[in-house]
Amino acid sequence: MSSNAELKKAGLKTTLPRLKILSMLESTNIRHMTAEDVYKSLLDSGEEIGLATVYRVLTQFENAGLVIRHNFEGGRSVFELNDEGHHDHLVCMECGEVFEFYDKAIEERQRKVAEESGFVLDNHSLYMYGVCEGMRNNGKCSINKKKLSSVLNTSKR
Amino acid sequence: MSSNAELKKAGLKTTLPRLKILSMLESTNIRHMTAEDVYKSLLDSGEEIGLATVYRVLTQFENAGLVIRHNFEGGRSVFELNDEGHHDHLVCMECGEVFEFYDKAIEERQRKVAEESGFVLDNHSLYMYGVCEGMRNNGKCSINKKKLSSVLNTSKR
DNA sequence: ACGTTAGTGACAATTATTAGCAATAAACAA
DNA sequence: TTGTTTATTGCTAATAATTGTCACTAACGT
Repeated sequence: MSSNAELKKAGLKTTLPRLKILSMLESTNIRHMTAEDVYKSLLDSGEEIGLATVYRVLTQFENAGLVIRHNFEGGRSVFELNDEGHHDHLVCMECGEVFEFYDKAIEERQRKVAEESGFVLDNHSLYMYGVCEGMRNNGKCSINKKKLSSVLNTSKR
Repeated sequence: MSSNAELKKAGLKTTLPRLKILSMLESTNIRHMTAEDVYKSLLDSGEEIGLATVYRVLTQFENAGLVIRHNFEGGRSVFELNDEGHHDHLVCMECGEVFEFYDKAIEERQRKVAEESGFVLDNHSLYMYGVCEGMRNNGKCSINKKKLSSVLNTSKR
């Protein structure tokens, strides 16, 4: 489906900034980006879109279900295209790499727990933090270093 | 164990602010508080401790393992005394109430997933968001309204 | 093409949190 | 105890991320 059609389906007027942001998210190979990452990435490809607009559009996309917002450790929001089905995340605290996984048993138990507690679930997030194999073995990760800034904590706490 | 002894064990010099904060956390019936909640709670009981100190001390407590920091939806950090064992959280998005639970099966699957991915786990967080029974049935929650401000999103997004 | 209305860009404002630094209070030895 | 050393505190200013404001502009329906 074209980005244009996706916007329509999401109930959003198709404007240039929205199209640019959506198609960038769809074509990049970096799955998890902060608003600023998105902003800079667009700048790099010559698109001048205001940072405030990026924030606004990402929030609209979130409400429309086009992207998912994550709050990994460190506070700032990280966005991911909502294209595949639901999945959880393993974050490497050394290199910032994010592995995605889906575990049926976990999902089922979650549903069960919510039900038993009388909750009607809206959504949930499972984040696991650790150190990946590459970083443990030879201190280098196979993945694009660009990922680093986005996901890892920026403060030096 | 006295708060004093706990601080010692954690390798922290026993100072008045640290004692006040720790014993407040131990005696309050509000398990999840932001730094500002802690600050205000102390003010209410007549203790004048600077907000910056509260932030610093909470971070020290986190590093020492005395408290756990959570990043629920909405961005700001929420702190909880690390007295019971590990548990996960169910957050009601209407009233802000937080239910805690522990599910052995989920924990085991998590360990398994990490292992299979070559990760050495440091910690993990599972947050489930929904609407609790009370809020669904009669729009009122059994719990102290004071919890509201702490946990719920402050922005009106 | 034209007007209406929603969307955008630039920048100011807010919010949460951290940094800097002079004043103070713990710890510990004399 | 008292003095001395060094970590800690309390202000206040600074920063970082995000949102609000508002005049200008671009979509969409006619």
